[in-house]
Amino acid sequence: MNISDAAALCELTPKAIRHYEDQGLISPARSANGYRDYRERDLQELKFLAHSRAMGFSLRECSHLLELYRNPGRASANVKALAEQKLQELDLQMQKLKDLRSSLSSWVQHCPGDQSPNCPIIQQLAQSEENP
Amino acid sequence: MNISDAAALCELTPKAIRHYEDQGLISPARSANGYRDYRERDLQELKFLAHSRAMGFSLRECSHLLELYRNPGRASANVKALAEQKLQELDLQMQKLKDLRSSLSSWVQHCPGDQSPNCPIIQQLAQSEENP
DNA sequence: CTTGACCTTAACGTTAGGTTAAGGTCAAGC
DNA sequence: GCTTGACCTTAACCTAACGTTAAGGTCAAG
Repeated sequence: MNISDAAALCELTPKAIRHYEDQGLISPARSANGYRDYRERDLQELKFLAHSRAMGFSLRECSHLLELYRNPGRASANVKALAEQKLQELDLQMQKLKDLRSSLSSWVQHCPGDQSPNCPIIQQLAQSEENP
Repeated sequence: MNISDAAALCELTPKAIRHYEDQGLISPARSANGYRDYRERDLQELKFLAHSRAMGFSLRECSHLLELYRNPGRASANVKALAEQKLQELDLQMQKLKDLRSSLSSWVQHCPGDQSPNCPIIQQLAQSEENP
């Protein structure tokens, strides 16, 4: 199977697939004409990668996950460790977003949003944070 | 004031400040020796930028905000519009993170985390999403 | 006069691909 | 046989927001 069809099947782009190959994650066979030739196993791995990326794992982490996926002798503990770490990262990111949202939201609520220059948002951003 | 002191005062790095200058956001005076010389007004603007960046605005958005900050004839409506758009982006990001977290968390809970290869996380990532 | 700490610009590295660009391959239609 | 369009190939530059060397000038202290 050529790269475009593989991409469509796995909900990736050809460029993304080539990138994964550049990074050493997958290396499909080549047809006589030099075209990449994706087999069933390649497609499974590409889908695995697509799902892993969609879950927020970095390419490096995906590489690690793929290694575990390929290894029938893997220990689920290793997989779980990666997932738990990602979970913590997600929690951290969410907390930061929450805090930002909270501040920004309150500033927006106090902004008149009219033609006057007086704006609490600008004032807050300009503030020199002189709190002990 | 030289760049390192300005950076320390504004809680930025010298490189970040130079980057903002490269992008046309600020352009401090130069001393006779060619060193950048930050005055009071520059410092205020750098602090404004630092706070804007910390609130999640992109450099392009910060540039826009800085323009409004500098303009005494600004309309708060313009500031509010930018802030509300950012607010929506934050909400979108949070929703995505929530969804990811939710899935991943449930997978983690069902993973034995032992030496056996059997792992629901791997299985989920490998799954071909055959739901109608 | 040296030394260390600072400054300058230039240029490459990072993440995960997207976007041209230049050129080879292949199946279809004439 | 030949053109045409759709596909494939690699190479190389673009994105964001800086961090990190690298090579060299400046300055105050000893």
